[in-house]
Amino acid sequence: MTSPEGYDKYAFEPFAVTVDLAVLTLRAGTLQVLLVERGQEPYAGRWALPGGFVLPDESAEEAAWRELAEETGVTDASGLHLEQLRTYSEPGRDPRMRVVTVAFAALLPDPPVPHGGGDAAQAQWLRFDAIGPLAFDHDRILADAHERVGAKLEYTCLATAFCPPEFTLGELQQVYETVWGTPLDRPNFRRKVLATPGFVEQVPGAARLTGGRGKPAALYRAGGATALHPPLLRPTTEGRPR
Amino acid sequence: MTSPEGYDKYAFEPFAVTVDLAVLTLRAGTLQVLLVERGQEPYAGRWALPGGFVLPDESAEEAAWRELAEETGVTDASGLHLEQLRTYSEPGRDPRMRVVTVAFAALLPDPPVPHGGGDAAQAQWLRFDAIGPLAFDHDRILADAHERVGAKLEYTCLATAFCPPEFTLGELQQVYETVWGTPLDRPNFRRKVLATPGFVEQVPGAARLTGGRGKPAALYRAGGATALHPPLLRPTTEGRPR
DNA sequence: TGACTAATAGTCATCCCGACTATAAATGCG
DNA sequence: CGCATTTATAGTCGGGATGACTATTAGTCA
Repeated sequence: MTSPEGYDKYAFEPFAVTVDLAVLTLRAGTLQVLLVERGQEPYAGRWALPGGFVLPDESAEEAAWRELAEETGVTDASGLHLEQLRTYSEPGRDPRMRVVTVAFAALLPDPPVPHGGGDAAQAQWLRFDAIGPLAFDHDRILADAHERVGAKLEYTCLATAFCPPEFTLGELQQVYETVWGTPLDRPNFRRKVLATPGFVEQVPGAARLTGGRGKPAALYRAGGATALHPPLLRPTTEGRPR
Repeated sequence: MTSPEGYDKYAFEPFAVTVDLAVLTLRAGTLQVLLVERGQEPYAGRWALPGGFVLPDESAEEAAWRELAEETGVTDASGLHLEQLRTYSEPGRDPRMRVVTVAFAALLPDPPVPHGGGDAAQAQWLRFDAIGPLAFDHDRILADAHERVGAKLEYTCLATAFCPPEFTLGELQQVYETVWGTPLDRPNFRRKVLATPGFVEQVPGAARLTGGRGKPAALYRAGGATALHPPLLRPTTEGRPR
């Protein structure tokens, strides 16, 4: 055992600790990811998740918020959802040195700040389904983030984190359909959402919105609930793995 | 931004990286946790989760398996469940130095190896509900582990990880009741478990087991399924937080 | 004005689940 | 020996959630 009991300061190998962010949003009906292009080896020219070192006086969570702000330009942490995913620590994941990374998943509503707050490599939004191999083990991190978000849509009210402050039920449904990659029945979705107390609440001013064709939809905002009981399960793919 | 782009080896602060284990089991109908008593400051005399440094050539997962083996004496990783919980990185969590810990939750079937494989501080099983304040932030880690395990019982077949290779449905139900702290209706539990394909399969040899009174129960072993559809939800505590 | 589109309302059968009652098979005490 | 006790297993019943549909309303666009 490498005991943490009475360790002296040099009984261990120091590691570099970083955070990596899987920032997801919905744009034009597609799931998109914030990526930066690497300028140097290794993986020069490849896309990578934004991230950076954890500073000596901050936690991984603080580092993640800081990176998110720097990368997207968002300043109000208000509505945003940022959640720790897991930690990746395989010895060979960065060929240069031993780097342990704490990965986070972040969700933004549609028109997020144009990205690039004035930093090194410009961050860009890329379609989730058209992403080549990423640098390092970022493919796996991104896949884990997608799986996690998809799962949390089932039993939490997380979907509203993808929506602007006021949204229609159609937009909310699009979140589910896009993340899960499955069409949902509209009346049933509506019934389910409205039957869950605290999921959404209607904007009182009889407000409505219509960008295109069709009957104008009522506007809703996120309610106070965070959990979903009973859950809103994905269309059963029969023995879906976990 | 603290860019990982072209970092040189000393552009960052090195951290110590450890693993901490929340090892849970069911003994005598109670949830128990494997703890070690600290012999030195800080928190001398307090109980703490077992753990240790991640070695230079291993991942956090490998370190966790190694520690688990050292602490409990288990050698066959076969049926065991070990799962990464999350990473705790608050700057002040260890007063001596900057330590980032990757926490794991482990589940063992009832009579786990007597603990103490021949190591420093003897590890001991303590009742989950009779645990005073632990060292460091281990109270929080343990609470997170408990919450995670409770949640995963709902939508995975994880419960069998607490059971020996062959078990009765009554024992399986005890797992749920003990972890959740709620009594369940026996016929309904039975119906639900048996209706889920791949959750359990009956041991063919008409085997039976009876330690005490009552009608002997049929024996089952874990099936191949890992997910539970639809889930087996906890008795609704109305707006249970997440 | 008349397609077309999207939102909303409502129906209906099925399945799941909580609450219960009933029966079977063992132990152990008087 | 017989009966109370204990635990496992079987089955019933009603309500609620859900999937699959149909119908109606309220807009836009040509």
